[in-house]
Amino acid sequence: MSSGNKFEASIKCELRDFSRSLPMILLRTREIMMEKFRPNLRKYDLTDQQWRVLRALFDHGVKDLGELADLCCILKPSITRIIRSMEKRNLLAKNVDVSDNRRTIVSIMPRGEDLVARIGPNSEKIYQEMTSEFGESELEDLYNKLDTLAKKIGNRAAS
Amino acid sequence: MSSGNKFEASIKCELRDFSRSLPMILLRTREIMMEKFRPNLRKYDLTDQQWRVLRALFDHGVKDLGELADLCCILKPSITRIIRSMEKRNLLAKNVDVSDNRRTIVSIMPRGEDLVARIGPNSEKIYQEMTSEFGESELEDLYNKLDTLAKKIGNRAAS
DNA sequence: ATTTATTGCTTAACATGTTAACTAAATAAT
DNA sequence: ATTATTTAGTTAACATGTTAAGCAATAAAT
Repeated sequence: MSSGNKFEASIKCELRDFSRSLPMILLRTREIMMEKFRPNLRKYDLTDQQWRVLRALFDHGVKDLGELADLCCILKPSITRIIRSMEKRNLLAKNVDVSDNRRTIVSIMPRGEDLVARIGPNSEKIYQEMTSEFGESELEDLYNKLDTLAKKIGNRAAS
Repeated sequence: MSSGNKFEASIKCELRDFSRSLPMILLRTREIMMEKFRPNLRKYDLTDQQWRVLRALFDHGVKDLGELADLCCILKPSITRIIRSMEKRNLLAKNVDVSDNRRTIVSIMPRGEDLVARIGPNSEKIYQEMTSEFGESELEDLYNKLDTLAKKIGNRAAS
């Protein structure tokens, strides 16, 4: 195992324990939360990402592919595939933007709205349980701090 | 677009705006942070996950596959593939546990330690920049709250 | 001891993440 | 107007996420 040489030791003590880093706890926390929501999604054959797309369309109405990708934190090549498969299931519809033929406009279809109506209330219930467990104001506070952090970091030039 | 029927409206107002949900902000924040670290990893042909594995081995010494998966938040089928490819690059080594032949024990190799030595200090620098931007105590606070949340939610029965 | 779980890991199949290269449409520059 | 650049989206190739099924070694039950 570690040979215990001086070099390695000096590196080691300079590095923060990776499992205590913020990116790691963000990942862990999200995973633990999503574990609670997933059964509800899988019952209707939806992946996490497909659910995000449905919710985004439901909340924000018609969107083009790029906006959808940004809103849902999904890269464009993935959005392409996801939208294609959801279109086949008649959950949503694709149309070219008449004022800019490069753009693809996506809108939710009745079958998609149906899924939101079936899944949404249950997801909301689970969210409420978490809220009452952790405290409404604590969750608000957490959300706001993360939002602030994301904005501060996001607005800086890449290092 | 939305047909504006009563049913849809009633569902809509019961659902929290998905982009303000905690799972979403956790994802966004993590992505924004990782954007800063990735160039440093890609320079040495490491994915996020491969870096996590290296760091885990470097911090915690020898581990079996299951522990590694848990530590790194990676599912076992993925760990299998990741370890296999990293073994081919001589970043780590696999051995069967003599006291339990089901277990596979993984240890970091000199080439792997080398990568940690090259990448680690730069990553730490980036992390420090974020810390000084956002505040050390704020980050601590954030970490602790997320940790508490994860533990509270994680210890409850699945809903 | 033999059978019966259980555990640790792998494989397979498909969805998504990630990067680079590519196409077509729209803009900008000349 | 023509060319050059930029933008929106796609494709390809490979890595990882995710679920279910499978296998071999161990532990538990009888």
